[in-house]
Amino acid sequence: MSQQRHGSTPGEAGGVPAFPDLPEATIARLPEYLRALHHLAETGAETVSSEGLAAAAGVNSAKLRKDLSHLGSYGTRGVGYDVSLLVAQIEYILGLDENRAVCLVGVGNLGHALAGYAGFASRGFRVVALFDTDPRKVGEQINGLTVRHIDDLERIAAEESIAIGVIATPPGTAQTVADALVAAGVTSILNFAPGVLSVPSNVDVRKVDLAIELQILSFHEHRKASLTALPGGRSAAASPDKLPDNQKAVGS
Amino acid sequence: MSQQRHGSTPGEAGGVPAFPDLPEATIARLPEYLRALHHLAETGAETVSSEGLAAAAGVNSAKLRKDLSHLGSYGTRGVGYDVSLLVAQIEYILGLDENRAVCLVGVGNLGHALAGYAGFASRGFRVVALFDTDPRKVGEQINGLTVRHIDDLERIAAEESIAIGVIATPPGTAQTVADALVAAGVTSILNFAPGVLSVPSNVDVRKVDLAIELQILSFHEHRKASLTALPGGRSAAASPDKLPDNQKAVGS
DNA sequence: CGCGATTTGTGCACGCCTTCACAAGCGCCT
DNA sequence: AGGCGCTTGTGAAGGCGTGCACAAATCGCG
Repeated sequence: MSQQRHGSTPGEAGGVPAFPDLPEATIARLPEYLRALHHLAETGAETVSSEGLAAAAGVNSAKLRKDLSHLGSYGTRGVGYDVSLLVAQIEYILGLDENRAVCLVGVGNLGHALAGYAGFASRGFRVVALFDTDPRKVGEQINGLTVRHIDDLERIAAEESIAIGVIATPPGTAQTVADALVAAGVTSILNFAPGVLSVPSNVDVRKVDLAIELQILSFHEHRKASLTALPGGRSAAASPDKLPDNQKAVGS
Repeated sequence: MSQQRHGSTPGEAGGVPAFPDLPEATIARLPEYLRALHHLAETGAETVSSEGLAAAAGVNSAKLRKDLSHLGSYGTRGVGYDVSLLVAQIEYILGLDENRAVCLVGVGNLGHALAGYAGFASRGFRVVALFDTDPRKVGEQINGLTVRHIDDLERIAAEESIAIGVIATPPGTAQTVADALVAAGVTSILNFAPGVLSVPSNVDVRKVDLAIELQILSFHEHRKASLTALPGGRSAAASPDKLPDNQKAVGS
């Protein structure tokens, strides 16, 4: 190891490193940097400049430098960043060196696909348990795992030290499942079911709603269409007929 | 006052709305409001207060009011918002009244699930075409649709007026597919493949990376673990009440 | 008809994030 | 050894988004 001293080096001896409190925006980008770095490492690059890494990650180079500066000084002026060192540092910060155990609840259409998603295993996670309530699905084998009944969640979560749960159930049962996960000691939830979950404040929830993503794109389609329809003038087609008649026209 | 100024185009003469340019953050929340409103409509509510709708959507009520004020004045002071009117207005803004056609490229593990995802159809989108390059998958029937070869993309996209494409291929082929989509006239892309896509500036891309979501959760697990290990850190004080915490949604 | 209760719409201040611009530091070449 | 070019790390400024607090507006009721 090098004799370099950094505040939160993985190998820091003598107690817990002071955990840097990074801006949320930075945290959300670290995984993207990590993926780009892995790609660079495969191509044999040993160092990379902020400009190069920023391009690979699709961000501004100044932003990247500021993000990385929050982790500490891991670059060399005039040279760039050491790829493997930076990989190790980011993986440490993200806690990926622990190969975290994940459980998945809801083995329906989407859950089935997630259970077999290779991207999880290759990026630091082990899907160790599948749950469902449907008796016809319990017992099914998926990707080497047996689907269990959700009543076994608490026991298995404790056995396997599961801290992260993924919800892929229909919307109606998502809250019930979330409560069960929390009761089983899960403190991070990734929710694919539409709707808002209520959880204790010490539990983190991230939501992925596929339809919402499409709706946001749809908005931009609508916007683009209304712009190209008549540049500079009033749009020909776009007229919100849904409005009540007394509000339709502006009475000026 | 029957003649009320229509808020969506303040100061604009002629009565036709130039497209209101909403803050991105607002746009990202509109779909959540819409979902909550649909839920309210099913329960028979005709009006809803900003407080009530905000709770259902998991946001601050002041934020909700400000968001809606960007669309215009669709509430009544002392009463609240008319549910069906607000639904119509948000659907119009998001362009959902056009029941947009969507195509999906990559019928692998994840793509297969997306093709059958009921949430798309029920929220304003029609999946009208599936594509893949694998000859063994071409011709397969999924959910009433036949998987076509990607060479047919350009023709079918034109026939069906497809403006939105979903990429669910392995990372290596995502850029090629994106290029093909752009060439076929698609101007909005939802990308499930890890990595950065480069597209012309008139094309919108949204990315959903499932592993990144887990990695962000992993960071918070790591942080929480290091806090509880520290003596001085605020212990995870049992806060039994479930607050409608701000649930971080994926997105930019 | 007027008053009080209720709820919207918004001005304002604050904090986070982004971006620019540049000084400081490092290696290489002469 | 010294200078030169390259790259990082960061101070400062500007923009965006959030949340508070309150005036304006509307309804119901006596």
